[in-house]
Amino acid sequence: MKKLRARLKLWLSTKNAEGVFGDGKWRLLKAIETEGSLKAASKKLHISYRKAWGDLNKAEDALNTALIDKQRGGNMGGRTDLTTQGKKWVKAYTKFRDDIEKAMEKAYKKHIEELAK
Amino acid sequence: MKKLRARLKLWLSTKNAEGVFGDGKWRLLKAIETEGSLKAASKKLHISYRKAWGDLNKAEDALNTALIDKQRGGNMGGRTDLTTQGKKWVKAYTKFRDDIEKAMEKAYKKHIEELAK
DNA sequence: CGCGGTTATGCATGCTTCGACATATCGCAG
DNA sequence: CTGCGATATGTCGAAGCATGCATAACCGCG
Repeated sequence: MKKLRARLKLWLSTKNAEGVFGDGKWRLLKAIETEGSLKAASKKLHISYRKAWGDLNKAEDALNTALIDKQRGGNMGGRTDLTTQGKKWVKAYTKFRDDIEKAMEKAYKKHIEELAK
Repeated sequence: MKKLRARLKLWLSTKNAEGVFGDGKWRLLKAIETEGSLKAASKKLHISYRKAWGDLNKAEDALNTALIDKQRGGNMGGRTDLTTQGKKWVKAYTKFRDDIEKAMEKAYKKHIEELAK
């Protein structure tokens, strides 16, 4: 038995929609924040523009909130950045995720590590 | 924005294998423990026998440990139950998962709840 | 007004996963 | 030695999801 690593995937869901918001969208929003465009963000995360775009739509639709502010055409062809609301979500989710990840590390050491000697 | 629910998926991985052990296998082992057979366990979890069997093989292979003790033929056609090692894993993983789930609830209340008003 | 670079969107193809089937094997009971 | 019921495995097809391609629409700039 070799060294194991604990991993997790988090997401939020409503009654009717499953993947409302989660790790993927969180990463995507962060990337948009630093990159300034959806295209650049998707490239950075190695996912297709097609998927990134679709995911965002789904998230905004499900949360019923504008997370990003998009504009096409113009100086550099277009741009995308986060709304105030979007930034709030990124911040909140970052803390949320951090807390859980820490708890996971601790729980791993406490319960699993010895077994996987 | 309606009431959200935080959800998570946990698993352990090694350098080469991804889904070594996780929620699915954990549930499966628990079911085997109470049901006494792989067939009954898979039915209880609403997954195909084919998948259950394949998953177990993968887990034992990756962990390089016998988790279950299987026997075919015989009185009732066969049976399956957990090895000592398997029981240990179930117990440990249960605690592991509980800890994290609690942390998740707490973190949700702390960071997300207000946003998803 | 045409160019460039981005957002916007449908569609067809491909890949991965899972389930449904189809057998084969095993060992006790009668 | 035959039947029953569970384990053991390969295989083919359906479903879900992501990628890639093809096209539009948009708009500041030279």
